[in-house]
Parts: sequence; C-alpha cells; structure tokens
Amino acid sequence: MGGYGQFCPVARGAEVFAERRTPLIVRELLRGPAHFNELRCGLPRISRSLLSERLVTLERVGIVERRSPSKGRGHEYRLTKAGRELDATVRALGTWAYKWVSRDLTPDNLDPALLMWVIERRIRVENLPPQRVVVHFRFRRLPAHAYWLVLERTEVDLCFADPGFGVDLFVDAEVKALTQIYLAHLTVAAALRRGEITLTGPPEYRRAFASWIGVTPYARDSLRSVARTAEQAPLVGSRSRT
Amino acid sequence: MGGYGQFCPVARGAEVFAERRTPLIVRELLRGPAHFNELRCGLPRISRSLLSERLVTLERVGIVERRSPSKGRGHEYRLTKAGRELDATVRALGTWAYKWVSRDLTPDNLDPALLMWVIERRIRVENLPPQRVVVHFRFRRLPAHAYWLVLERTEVDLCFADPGFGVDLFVDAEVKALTQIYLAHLTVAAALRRGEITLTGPPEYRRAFASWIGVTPYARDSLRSVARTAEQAPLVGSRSRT
DNA sequence: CTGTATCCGGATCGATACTG
DNA sequence: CAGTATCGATCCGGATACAG
Repeated sequence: MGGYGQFCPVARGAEVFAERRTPLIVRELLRGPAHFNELRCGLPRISRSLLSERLVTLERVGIVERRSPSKGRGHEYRLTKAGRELDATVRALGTWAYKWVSRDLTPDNLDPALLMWVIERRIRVENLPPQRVVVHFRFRRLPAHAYWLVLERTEVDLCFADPGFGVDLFVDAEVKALTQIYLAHLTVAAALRRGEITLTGPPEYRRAFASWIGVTPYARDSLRSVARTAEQAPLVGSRSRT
Repeated sequence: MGGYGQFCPVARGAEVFAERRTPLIVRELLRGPAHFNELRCGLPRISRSLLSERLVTLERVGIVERRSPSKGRGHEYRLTKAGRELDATVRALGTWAYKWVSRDLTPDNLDPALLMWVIERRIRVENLPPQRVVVHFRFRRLPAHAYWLVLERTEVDLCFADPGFGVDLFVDAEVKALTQIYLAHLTVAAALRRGEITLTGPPEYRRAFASWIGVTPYARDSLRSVARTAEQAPLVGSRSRT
C-alpha cells in the first residue's frame, strides 16, 4: 500500500517526501548532523525504529547515502545530490508554514530543550562582547528545565548543568514568549515590557541580550515578518558543530 | 499522535501538508476542480471517506474553504489564499521529483485512464488543424481501455465511448511509452521508431500528432531551473529570463 | 448526486529487548 | 554507542451502508 498508482511527479515526490516524519528528517540532514543520535536530537519524539526505517527508505530511493564509519562508531548519513536538492522543497514548505501556521502556538508545540538547541545554533556571535558570557536560562512553571549557554565569539556551547564559570546573565522566560522571539513574532523588548521575560545581570548585558538571539531562517523569506526592527540585523548562516 | 511537538515551521507545515494523499489533493485543487467527484477523478484510488476527511482537515487548518451550493448540488471546495500559496511547495516537490524519480516507471505507476485525463488537459490546441479531429487511443494488452479524444481548437473532449463522428487517427500505444512521452522522457518520433506507438490514418495527421501532445508542466519547470543554473555558470552564454 | 458514519483488516509506530 | 528485531497498541483507509 505504498504508492499512489500515479506517474505524476507530485505523486511520485509525495511518495518519498510526504511520508510521516520524513520532511523533518530531511530538514535535519540538510542542517548538517550525520550520525544517528545527532539526528535524534532534532527529532525529539521519534523512535529509533522509525528513524532507522526511514533512513533505510531514504537510502533506497537515493536521497541518503550511508557511509561506513570514517573514524568514529556507527555510520554517517549524508544527503546525496538528489537529497540536497530537496532543500528547495523544504524551504518552500517552511516559508509557507512560517507565514500561515507558525503564529498559533499550542502548548503541544512548545519544547524548551528543542528551543535552546536551535537558539544555540543561531546565536549571533558577531554581536557578542569580546569576553566570555555565561547565560543561564530558566523557564517559568518548568523548574526541571535549566540551561546554560556559554557564549564566546569563537564557540557557543549549550550545557544542561552549570558549567562552573559563574553566571553573567539570568534569563527567566515563558517558553512561549522565547519561542515567539525565535520565530520573530515577538521582540525581546516587547516581551520584557509584558513581563514574559525577566533579565537579571549587568545593564550592558541586559541591553545587548536581544542582539545575541537569532531567529528562524524561515522568517527571512516571509513578507509578514512583523518583528523586523533595527535591532535585528541580517541573519548569520549556520555554523559548524563538532 | 497528530503533531510532531515542534514549533519549527517545517514541522508545522509537514503536519498539515505531508499527511498521506494531502499533497495530491492540494495539487488537484490548484488545478481547478472544485467539486467532490471532480476531485476524485484526479485521485484514482482514493476512497470517498478519506477525501472527505482530508477536506474537513484542510478546511479546519484554513487551506480550503467550503462554499454552499452556488447552483449545482453538493459543495464547492476552493483554496483559500493560504491554500493557493501552497502552489510554490507543490511545484518545488514536483520539480524535484520530475528530475530525480520520474524516470523509473513501474507498472504500478501506469494508469491509462489518468494518462488520458492529463493528456486531454494539455492538448496544444494552437497546433490543431482547423477542422475537428477524432483520435482513438488503444493500449496494448489492455483491451478494456479505449478512449476517444475529440479535438477542436475551441474545445477538447475525452470520451469513453465512440462519439460517433468517425475516427480520423488511430493510436495504438504501450501505456509506458505514452506516459514517457507525456513526461518528456521520450519523443513521439522515438516511440514510433521503436514500435511502441503505432499511428494509423492520413499522413498529415500522423505527422502532426506529435505537435498536439503536451507535456507535464514539471518538465518545463525543470528545464527552466536547469537553464537558470546554466546561466549562472561562467562558461555558458547568457539567456534572458522574464 | 454528494457526501458521512461505521466497521474491520492491515499498516504503522513506539517500547522493549537484543546484537555488534 | 549504534542500530535492529519483535510485538502489541494504535491508527489508517477502503468497503459498505446510510443520509441529505
């Protein structure tokens, strides 16, 4: 019961791309992660069985190439040329969804761990001060979630335990507000005004904080991005993680 | 178990667009049909239950608008502005699939009725002779399938029974070959040479037949993007785009 | 004619246990 | 660590019957 019994390219494409979770797996692969458990980081609720099965399918149809352990353990999953060219489709889908469905965030869509993960990747290092800054994030009504971002111009790290350098800036936030900021549907200034985010620390860091946080790349393509203020310079590209 | 638990626009978009059969339903709505059973024509194996359910979902998320019977029976299903803007995503998917997966046609992908349906819609009326031409299609090893195309510059009709005007041109074809022609992976000339299509009728009609048949729009998109890429390469002569 | 509700078999998915 | 096999619960989808 796999296919649609059609020769139409949209149907053939949907057979491989529009299977459940597949667009997200392709999105992750486009971002860069190549190992099984790296991929799982960006796919919070996926089971290992399903990810494994999808990777097998994607390899079979020529979107993914599985390479033998180059030096570490396990395999490397890389997109083939065909897979990389799915970028245009993923972008089109993301851009559409940014414009039309990203505004209404239900509690089910919120995920502090995932949020911190993407915020880390989009930190605008060029706006950081020369010295290292440790920012401690906590989320209201979710005491179990605590994160530390260690920010340096040369490297950004996300920790799940106090890294021990001392904390320079405390961020106490509503998950929803910080998510909206990442989606460029709310400015840091507005969130502070409404009390949905509280910053504690030296004034220069409190002032600069907004310039450190990046936004989703899908906001860039949308005509409707509301929060395009002076504080938001062009987005930086993704940086490599090791 | 509906959503993916993510705020990422790609995930939100996939929740609504990448559900099974949904890309095809959107594709059909983009083409124009607005009534329930018109939609089913382009979705051969879909059950009424599933189409009904998907239309309800699409209406709920704001992609489809259900209008009360304007004059006929039943409802009209129209894309909203949000739905129409999915065009870019459908095109991206179709263009990708045309390039990467449309070549390998399995018997399961072939469907004479659907093929005739899309050929009818893409007839290049500007190349037709002034007088009416009736073309009778038959498919090898599928004696149950017989179709008549009544071609006029002002109107094209597909019939499943002899319309009674007499037949001007007989086409006896391998389903696969005619499908490949529609996908622009094979020319009529080559198919004739290989004996995969046989034309019977006056020489002027046999010669002109190739110019009446159109090809999938995704072939054109693909050629255009190839041209665009070529134009960016330094060694290729310039071509203007509008 | 234009859908909708129900039922049931098969497909899918996550948890668990297991292997290299 | 990096997956894979198995199994049971859940979900999906087509057939059928039914309603406007």
